[in-house]
Formats: sequence, C-alpha cells, structure tokens
Amino acid sequence: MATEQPPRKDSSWPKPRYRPEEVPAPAVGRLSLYLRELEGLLKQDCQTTSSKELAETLGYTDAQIRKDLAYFGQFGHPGIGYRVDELIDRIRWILGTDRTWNVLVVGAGNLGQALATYRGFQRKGFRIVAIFDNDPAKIGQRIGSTPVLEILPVDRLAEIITERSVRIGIITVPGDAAQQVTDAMVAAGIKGILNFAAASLAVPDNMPLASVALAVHLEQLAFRINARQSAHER
Amino acid sequence: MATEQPPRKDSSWPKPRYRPEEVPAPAVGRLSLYLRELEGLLKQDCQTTSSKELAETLGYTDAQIRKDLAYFGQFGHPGIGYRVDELIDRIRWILGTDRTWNVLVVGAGNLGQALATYRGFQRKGFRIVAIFDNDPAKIGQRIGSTPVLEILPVDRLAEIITERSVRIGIITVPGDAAQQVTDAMVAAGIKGILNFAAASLAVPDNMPLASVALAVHLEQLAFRINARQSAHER
DNA sequence: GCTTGTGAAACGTTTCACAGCA
DNA sequence: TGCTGTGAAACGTTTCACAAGC
Repeated sequence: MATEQPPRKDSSWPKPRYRPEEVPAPAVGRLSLYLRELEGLLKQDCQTTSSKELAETLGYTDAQIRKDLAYFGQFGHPGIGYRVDELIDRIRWILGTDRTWNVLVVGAGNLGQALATYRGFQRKGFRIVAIFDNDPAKIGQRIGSTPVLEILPVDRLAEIITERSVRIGIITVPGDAAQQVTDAMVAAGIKGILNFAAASLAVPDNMPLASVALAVHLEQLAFRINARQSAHER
Repeated sequence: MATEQPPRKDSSWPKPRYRPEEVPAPAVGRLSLYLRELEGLLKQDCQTTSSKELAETLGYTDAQIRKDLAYFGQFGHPGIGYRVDELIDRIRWILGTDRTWNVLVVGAGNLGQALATYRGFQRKGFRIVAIFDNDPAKIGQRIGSTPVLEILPVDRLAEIITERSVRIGIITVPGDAAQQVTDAMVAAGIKGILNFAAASLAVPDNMPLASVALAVHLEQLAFRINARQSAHER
C-alpha cells in the first residue's frame, strides 16, 4: 500500500466486539482496578502476567478477568498470558486516559481542597484546573503547589469550563447546594460529574454521573459488622 | 404479663424474613440512600412518603424500593405509604447506626484530615476518635475542633483501638503503605475497614472492607463520556 | 381511589468448561 | 504443558403484575 496509516496505535488494535455502551458497568469498573494492579506490576519489572495471577491479587476469578477484557478485544497470548506494558497501554486507551482530562472542583472545604491537590489524579491523567467556592473569605486564597490554584467565585464557573475545556466537575459542597451547582455545570456544558455531596442529583438523561456517598460506606460497614456478629452468635 | 419487655423498640418491630447475610449487598447500599432522602423529607416536615415518591427522586423503580425494604420486614401502610419518622428509626436500627460507632483514621494527609474533621460522619452516628501518621513533623499537631484531634504515631494504633473500642478504621495512606496498616488494624481487632488508598487490600475472610478508589470514579466517567460521544457520532 | 408486599418472569452478570493455540 | 477466549449453564437482581388492605 502506498500511504501509511496515521501513527495512532488504536487503528492497529484488535476487534472491538462490543460497542462501549454494551459493556456492563461492573466490567468497566474492574478495568480501572486491573490497570492499577498492572501499573504496580510494571514498577516491579514484571513483563507478563496472567488472568489467574491478577485474579488472585484482586480477589476475582480468572474467568471474570478474561471475560471483562474480552469485551474490548483480544489482548492475551495463549500459553503466555498478558504483556504488562501492552495491556496497560490498551486499558488506558479504552478508558480514554491516554490523553489528559481537565477537571474542576466546586466547594473549597477540607474535602474539596484535599481532592483538588491530590497527586493521584494527575498520575492517572486528570488535571485539576480550577477550584471554586462562594465564601468571600475563601475566594482569592491560593492552595496547593505545582500548580498553585486560586479559589475562584462560583459565578466564574461557566467561563472557566468553556475557556479551559473542562469536561469533568467534582462537587464537594454541602448537600443543599449541590443541585444548583449541578445545574450550573450542566448549563455550562460539563460532560460528567463526580459528586461527593450528600444529595441525590438530578441530571439530564444519559449524563455520566458518579456519586461517592462517604457516610454510606460507613453505614455499609456497620451493617456488615453487625451481620457478622449476629451470624457468629448462632 | 407481669414483667415489662425491655424498652428497646426492636423487639416490637416486625418479622425479619431474611437473615442479614442473605440480603443482597446492593439492597443494603440503597437502604443508606433511602435513609438520607428520608432525613431530607423530615426536615421539610413531610409526615409520609411512598415508594413511588422515593423512587422518583432517587431514580429507582417503586418496586425496587418496596422489595428492598421487604428484606427487613413490613414497614408500610397500604393506601398510605410509609411514615417518614418511623421508617427513619427502623432503617437506623437495621443499619446499626442508632448507636454511635467509634472510628479512627490512619494517614493524616490532606484527605485523612478532611475525613477526620468531616461533620457528616458525626451526624450519621460515626465518631472519629483518633488520627494517626508516621511523619514526625505531623505527630503532635492538633486538627479540627469539637473535638480537637491530636495526630498520634502509628505505633499507638493497637492501644487506641482497644482502649476506645474502635470498630472501624479508615485508611488514607499512600498505596504502598496500605497493606501494613491493614495488617496492624486487623491484628489489633478492628471490625471493618474503609480504604481510600490506591491498593487492593488483603484481609481475613469475611472481614468487612469497603474501598473507595478516587481515580477509578474519574476513569469511569472518562469512559462513559467517550462512549456517549462515539454513540452520538453514529 | 391509592399503596404495600410478594410470587413469578425477565433480565443481567458471573462462573463453568472446554476448544484452540503457543 | 499452560493460558486465552468464549458459548452455555448457573446464579443473582430487578421488574412485572396483582392480591390484599387502607
């Protein structure tokens, strides 16, 4: 053939048997965990791994892991397993984190500031580009380092989303303010929301939304601890 | 009958058709969200609600909500719905959060400090009683107010767990230190762990463990945003 | 009328088990 | 031999649909 294919690797990657929206959500969730584990293996200079090995460290079955990966293509080598660096590249490409995503935080309380300065996000391909609050005492304060972030007033939200091509917004405001922040983000064209506020958010149909209910996790633990206790008493 | 039953209400509450360990985990998870919504309704002075109303605000089906509650007994009034205050009491009793749970935090970075001083936990029945770090520069520092918490060295973990009857531990240390913190907590008799570290933890069989992988939630959003985009292009 | 509680059906996910290949 | 990829079976969860009750 005369003309080269474009240098993007994705065109050479194998068959995408399922469309992204057909992949079960739990499988996508585990994909992130596989990636984290693989990144750990790479640090230890492991060249290859297998579904069996991954399954044991992560607490799944080997069939589960092979099935999950099969939603996205064929990445393994029968008799060998998976090449660690290769699989990392492919999962990053699948998740879309081989490119950087600009993210902002609304709510500069303790949690908001902690998330805005959290290094782990940067390493995973997410860059916090702004943090907002509506408390005049906080606006103008500078937090973090490399980069330093200035706390901005919430009324500049739309402007920043547009100018800095922000696709994801993190909400860390009190529960009763969360819906209006959501509405402002949606109106400004945000593409997805990560919610830490103690409230159920209404978003347009199909808008990606993930909620982390901190107290809920503790309540789950409390229930399960009591369940174990009472099961043990029988 | 001559002798009064003890004043605990639970003995008068209705049939527990399923044992706690038979209840599907997703149902327990939603129970916490129902509780949160009900607490909101109570603040607005709503006396009663229905599975239909709850379903609409939370984005579930009404059948789902009735089925979930049915795992724990019969709480509704046909033709009327559910009494808000009554259902709140019962869900709190089911989750075990009608009593206070002592909790500690290991890792006094930004996130650990934010969680240790988070007011929402207190309101839900969880009291943070200690925070630990192994950085000499942090040990002895005081954080928060009412109560003030002094950052303690990690080697006092076991002592505090025993003395203060701590049942739940929150881990907010870097990923590569998380397993050894886990082991120390387990050895000291912790009953459940909430993990924010970027690592998969090995715990004894059946030990309640909940993990919040912050980067994973962003990766999920990234994937779903891309999926929407590519679906829209077709 | 309206709403709950629940068996049965529908749906989705996980596990099994094995063909195919290095 | 060892490991992947995958149809089929097993399992679990959600939704449906309706009897019973206010």
